[in-house]
Amino acid sequence: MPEFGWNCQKRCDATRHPYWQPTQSPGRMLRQARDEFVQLLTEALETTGWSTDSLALEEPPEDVDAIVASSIAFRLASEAQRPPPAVAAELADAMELEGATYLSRVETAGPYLNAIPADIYFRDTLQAAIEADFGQLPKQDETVVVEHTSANPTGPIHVGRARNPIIGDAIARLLIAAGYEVDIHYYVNDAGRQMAVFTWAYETFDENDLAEPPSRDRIEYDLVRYYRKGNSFLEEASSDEVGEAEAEIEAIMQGLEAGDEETYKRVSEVTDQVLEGMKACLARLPATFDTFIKETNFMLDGSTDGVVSRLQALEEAVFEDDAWQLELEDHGIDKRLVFLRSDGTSLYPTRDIAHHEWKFEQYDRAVTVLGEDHKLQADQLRTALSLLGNDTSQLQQVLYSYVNLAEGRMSTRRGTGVDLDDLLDEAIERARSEVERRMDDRIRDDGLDEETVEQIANIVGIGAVRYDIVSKQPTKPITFEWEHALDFEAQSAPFVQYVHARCCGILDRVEEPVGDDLSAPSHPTERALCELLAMYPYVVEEAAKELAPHRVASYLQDLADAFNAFYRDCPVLDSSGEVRANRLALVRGTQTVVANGLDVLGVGAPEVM
RNA sequence: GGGCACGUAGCUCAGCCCGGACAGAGCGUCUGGCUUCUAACCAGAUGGCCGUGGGUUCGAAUCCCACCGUGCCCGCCA
Repeated sequence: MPEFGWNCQKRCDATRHPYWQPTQSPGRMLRQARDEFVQLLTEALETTGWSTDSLALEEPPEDVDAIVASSIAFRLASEAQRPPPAVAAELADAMELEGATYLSRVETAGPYLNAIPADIYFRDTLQAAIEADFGQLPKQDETVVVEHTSANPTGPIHVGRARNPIIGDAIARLLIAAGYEVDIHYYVNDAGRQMAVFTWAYETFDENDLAEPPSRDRIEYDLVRYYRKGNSFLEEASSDEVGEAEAEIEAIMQGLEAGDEETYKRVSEVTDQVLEGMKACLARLPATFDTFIKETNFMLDGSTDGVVSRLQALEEAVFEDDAWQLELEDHGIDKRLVFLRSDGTSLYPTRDIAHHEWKFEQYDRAVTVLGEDHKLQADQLRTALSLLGNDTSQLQQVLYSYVNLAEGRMSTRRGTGVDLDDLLDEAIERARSEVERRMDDRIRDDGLDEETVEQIANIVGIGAVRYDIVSKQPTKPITFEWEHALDFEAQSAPFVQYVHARCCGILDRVEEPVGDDLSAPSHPTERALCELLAMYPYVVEEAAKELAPHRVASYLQDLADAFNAFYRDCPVLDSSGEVRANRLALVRGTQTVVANGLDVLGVGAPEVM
C-alpha cells in the first residue's frame, strides 16, 4: 500500500477541499485527522448517493490501529439494501485518500470503517508535543467569567465545600487552555442576614464569652467563634434577649439596604478579616481570583433597586403578604421567588440578579460553579434573568454534589466538619513520610535536601487531594473519609506525577537538543504513546466544551499508563540514532503534556519524587 | 408529596451528552519482577443480571417510560 500524504498534488486543491486548509492548526493533528475523515466520508456518501443524519464517528478500540472510526454502515444497510460490511467496503472504495494529509488509508473491519494515520501524523505530533505550549488552543474571540466558591465569609472553609474551588479553578484553567479570555470571580455575600448576625455577635461578645480558643492561628478561625456564639445565643437565650438581638440585626440589614456608610463599615470589618483568612486557605490549593466582588456593591450603586422596579413591572410579579414575589409556575418552577421582603429589604436572589446583569455587561459568557443545594435558586435566577430580557444562554451553571461526612452534613455555623486546612496538612504530612520512606528504603542517592523534600511533599500531598476531587464527575456524591481522601495509590495524582518525574530523570541526563531529525516511530509501544500525545489538544477542546475537567484527568491516566509501558519496553538512553531522537521526543512530549495537563487540573508536576 | 441528582466488579470510579467492535481502570485478593533510564512502577490471575421491569432500535450501560434505593432542594436564609 503506497503511503500518501504530504507530497501529494491534490492536497493543494483548495477549491475541492475548501475547509481543509483553515482547520489546519498547529499541534492539532487529531482534530485535523477527524476533519479529514469527515470530509472523505461526506464525499463518499455523495458518490454513493446514500444519506443519513449522523456519520456515527467513534473512537476505535485500543487494539485497532485506527485513530478515528465510523459505524455508519449499520445505518445505511437498509437504504443500500446490502449487509453492513458490504456497505462499509463500498464506502471505503469511494473514499479518495489522495487529498488527505494525516490519513493514509481507510480500512474496513466488518461493518466498521477505520481511518489509519499516515507516518507524518506521528512525526508532526512529536514535533508539536515537544513545544512547551502544546495543548494551548488558539485564542477564541470570547471572554468568560468563571465564578466559583463564593462561600459566605463566616469562617474556615470546610471539606464539604472544597469541591467548589477545586472544580471551579480547574474549569477556569481549562477554559484558558482552550483559548478563552478568562476572569475568575469570587462573589462575596456580605449583605445577607448571616453577616448581620455575625457583625452583631462580633460587636456584642468578647473573648471571655467564648468557650474555646481558635483551632488554628488564623483570623477566620478566631472570628468564627463569634459567629457560632451568636447563633447559639439566638437559639438558646430568653425571648427578651433574642428580641433585643434581632432588633440590632434588623437595624444592620436596614442600614445596608439604605446604603448607610457607617453600617457598611461595621459589616466590612468582619467580612474583610474573615475573607482574608479564607483567601489564605484557598491560596494553598492554590485557587486564586482576579476579583472579589461584594454583594453590597449592587445595593450601593442602586442596581438592586433598579432590578426590583423592573421585576415589579413584570406580568409574573405578585404582591402578597406585603412581600413582592415572582410567580414562576408558567416557567416550570412551582416555587415563588420572593424578591422584596415586607420590610422593604432585598434578598440574596434579587442582588444576584443585579450581579449577573453586571457580569453579562462585561463578559460574553458567565460560568458559575454551585452546590446542588442551590439548584432551585439557580433555576429561579436563570428564569428571572430571562424575564428581564437577558440572553441566558450565556449563563452556564455547573452543579456539584456536596461532600458529606458519614455522620452527616458539614456546617460552619454549627462547627461540624473537617477543615480544608486540616485535610491539606494531613495530606502533606503523609506525602512527606512517603518521600522519606522511599529515601530510606532505596538507596537512590538522590541527594534530596530538606527543602526539596518539603516541596515534593507539598506538590504531591495537595495534588493528591485536588486530583481526587477533580477526577470525578462533580455530580457524583462523595462521603468524606480520611483514608479515602488520602489514598495515594495508583489512579491518583502521584501516579501521573511520577511519570513526569521519570521523564525529567531521563532528560536530565541528555546533552543533545531534543527535536531534531524526527520521524514516525516504528515500535508499537512508541506509536501507542504517540497517538495519545496527539489526542491531548483534542481532549482539551472537548473537555472545555463540556466544562468537564475530569476528562483531562482520565486522559492523563491513560497517557501515564502508555508511558509506563514505553518506559518498560523502550530504553531511551541506551538507544542511538533515529530511534533515540524519536524516543527523546516522546519523553519530552510526555513531560510537556503531563505538566500541561496537570496544570489544567491545578496540580503541580514535581521534577523528582 | 413534588422537583432534581446519583445507582456500573467486594471497594473507589471512567464510559452515558452524541446508541455500535468483547463493559474499562485502580484498590483488594493471589502469582511473578528492583546491581537496569526513579519499583509512588510493571506483567499475569481473580472478579460484572451496568439498581429493577418495560419500551424504541438491526443494535441499549448509553435514548424513553414506570418502579426501587440513596442524597439534595421545596424559608420574607444564603
